[in-house]
Amino acid sequence: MRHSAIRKSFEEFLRERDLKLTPQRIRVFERAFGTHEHFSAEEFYSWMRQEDGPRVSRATVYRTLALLVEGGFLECLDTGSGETLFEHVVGHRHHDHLVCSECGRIEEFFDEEIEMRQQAIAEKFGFELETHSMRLFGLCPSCRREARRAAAD
Amino acid sequence: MRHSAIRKSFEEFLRERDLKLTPQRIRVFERAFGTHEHFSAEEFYSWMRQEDGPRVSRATVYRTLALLVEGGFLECLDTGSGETLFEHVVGHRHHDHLVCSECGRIEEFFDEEIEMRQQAIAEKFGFELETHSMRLFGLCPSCRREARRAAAD
DNA sequence: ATAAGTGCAAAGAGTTTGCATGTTC
DNA sequence: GAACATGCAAACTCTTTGCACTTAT
Repeated sequence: MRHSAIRKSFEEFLRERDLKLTPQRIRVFERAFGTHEHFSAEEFYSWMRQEDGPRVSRATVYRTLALLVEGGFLECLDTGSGETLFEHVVGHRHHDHLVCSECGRIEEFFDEEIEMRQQAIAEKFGFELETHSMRLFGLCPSCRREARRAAAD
Repeated sequence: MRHSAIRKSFEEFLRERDLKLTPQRIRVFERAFGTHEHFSAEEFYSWMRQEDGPRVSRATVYRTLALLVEGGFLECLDTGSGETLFEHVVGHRHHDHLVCSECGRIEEFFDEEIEMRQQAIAEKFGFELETHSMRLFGLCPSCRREARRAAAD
């Protein structure tokens, strides 16, 4: 989906729910879709303070990010570090994450076979599968090298 | 592994690290292995207050649960609700979780094929896989029935 | 004796909320 | 102008920490 189409569907989403299109919501939306990074709410708020544009308070950042998740524009990705990370999902294919347990680096991957087995498992238990979260934790290539170097001393 | 053997390995673990076997640690250990439930630290602390035994403070609950995780006796399972859940893992085969997004009910499963693909994916990215967390979210059988009933009205 | 453990209360993250004020539709 | 949104600061939840005191080894 192109950016303009996503933006349209965001405006549509607001209209459907009788929510208003405010400068703050526009800015949060645009910024969230203007990055390919994963970000935390606090990080996002710091971008709001540093960059130009309509002032957006911390409360509005939290409220708007939650709204975007509800609307299915963003997804939460929780790395186990206490803070929730967000990433945009509309216009992107579903994927899961590899997280470096040392430096936090994140890689994305998708595996058709795993997706199918997940569906089969949910069915076996009588669950209606909605979403899933899969994170693989381990040492990324550079942290492995680092670890080997340290071990050699 | 039998309970007594796990208890022995816990005592061994403490000895190795020059940690002391205190009444608090014994009580936390026994209680954690005396349940098959998943529990949060706060929940666990409330058990400590309600049930009989040596007094254990909130700080000690947090410290000791973390210690048990380090020792590989417990594992964290983070359901995305903000609080960390624990479950004992020694004497239990590795498994992943199906979580009901409505009532929070948790089912455990294990899939050899998925485990193998995870390993393969990590290798493809040059990661040294340490652990993973996979949670499937959806409606459990009884919440599905509930939802259907509500929709029928 | 000594190193480690405990409880307490205070501090810290990250996140949510009540309320008065401001804005969109 | 009515309903909704925002900013602010205070509140909240979960978790961690500094410190004086206690205990296992």
